[in-house]
Amino acid sequence: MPKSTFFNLPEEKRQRIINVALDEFGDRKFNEASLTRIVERAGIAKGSMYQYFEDKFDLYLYLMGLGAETKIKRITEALDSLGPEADIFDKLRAAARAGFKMARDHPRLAGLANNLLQERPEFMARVIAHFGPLGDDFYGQWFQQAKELGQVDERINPSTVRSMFESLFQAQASSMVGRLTDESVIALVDEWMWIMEHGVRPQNRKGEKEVEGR
Amino acid sequence: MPKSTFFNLPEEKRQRIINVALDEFGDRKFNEASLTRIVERAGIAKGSMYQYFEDKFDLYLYLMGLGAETKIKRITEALDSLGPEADIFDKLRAAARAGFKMARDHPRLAGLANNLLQERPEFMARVIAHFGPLGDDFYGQWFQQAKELGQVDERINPSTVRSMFESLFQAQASSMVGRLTDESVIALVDEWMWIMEHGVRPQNRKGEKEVEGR
DNA sequence: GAGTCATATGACTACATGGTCACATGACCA
DNA sequence: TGGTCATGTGACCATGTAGTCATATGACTC
Repeated sequence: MPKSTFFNLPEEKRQRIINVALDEFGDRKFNEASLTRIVERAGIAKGSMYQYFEDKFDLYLYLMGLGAETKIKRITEALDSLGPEADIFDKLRAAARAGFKMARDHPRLAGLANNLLQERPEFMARVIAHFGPLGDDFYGQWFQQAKELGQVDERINPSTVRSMFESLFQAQASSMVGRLTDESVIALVDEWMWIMEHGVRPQNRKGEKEVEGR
Repeated sequence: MPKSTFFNLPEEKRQRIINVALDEFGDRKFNEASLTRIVERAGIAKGSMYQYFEDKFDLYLYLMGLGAETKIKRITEALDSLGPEADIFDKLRAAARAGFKMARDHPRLAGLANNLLQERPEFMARVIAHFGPLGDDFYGQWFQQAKELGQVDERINPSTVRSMFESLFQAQASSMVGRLTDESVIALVDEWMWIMEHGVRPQNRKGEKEVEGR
């Protein structure tokens, strides 16, 4: 947690520090980001940084908290506006699109989260631990529920399909970092979603093999 | 390219250096791997390393070459043993399984490749450039071909589905690093493949929505 | 034995990092 | 005016890195 000194700072200065730090952590991994560079670019002394934050990791967690807050808000809003008749595919599409828009509007926050996914598992675990049970098994529950509603093939394991979506969302995040504002990304997401929903093999066609007694 | 000195080395010493270097690069990213640590563990002087390789990157590329060689051999073998009636899903399954077995048998080489995928895009590009057109659009061609044979739904864009498989293969690679020798991974891959083939939504069921005039 | 040549060495350089600390500043109050 | 206290400062420390180079070794030849 930042020290109280940080919150006593004049708004302008605080924002400047946050911005510069986001620039740094937004496109470098934790170990490659440099505190020295941050204080130089923010125009403050090295020592001052340590009046505001415990250490580098503390600053990092603070920024990450800002990002998580924004992203959760965006996704929650997107889901709330869906209406009760939405099935799991509508939900996933909405979540993915919200993620995309968030990345478009706050590229550095998105970059921050994206870089976290590239860190070593131990580091990731350490970061996630600081945010408590916030990262619950959201999607796993969705799929479980959807399966009971008959929206998901009964032979599919909810945790398997959840891990697939996680991989895809992660990849989607990576692909966004470069080509933001490009609407082709959202089209790509929709295509991915279509494939996840219907599969690659043509349905009800001659070419189809018989598979495990279906 | 390693200097000729390296290849003049006694077999035992050369292997020792390769092994220690693989240990280092196999579970650390390029910038986090330490040459100092390597020479210490290999029991040679720092200067000697520079008799064998141009620099750190040269050593890295050499190891990466060994990995690529092995992996390509494994996958090629797996595909050759398939028989001509195999469709694209058989091919993908075979490639994924070959990748898994390769990771099981050479965990450090697999880790090396996996770490490359975690590097920054510019770095990746630089590495790939050194291997020439070796990383051709393999899968993209498969899907194009499969589409012409009616094995892939006609509305699907080959490059889209290719990028999905790439993401999944990448995720599969990450998940393997920890839990090797665990046969559950291969089962997971098969499940993923099934979902890609048939989709998550139940086919021919009441619950199904009508989608774009199918 | 002298000379040559590939190879081996590790102290060294130059640089970067995160973090510290003795001290300076300046606003506020008695 | 003198004292107190939050805040600001940057030289400095310990540690790490990749890479260099003058020197040493030891096998081989003449």
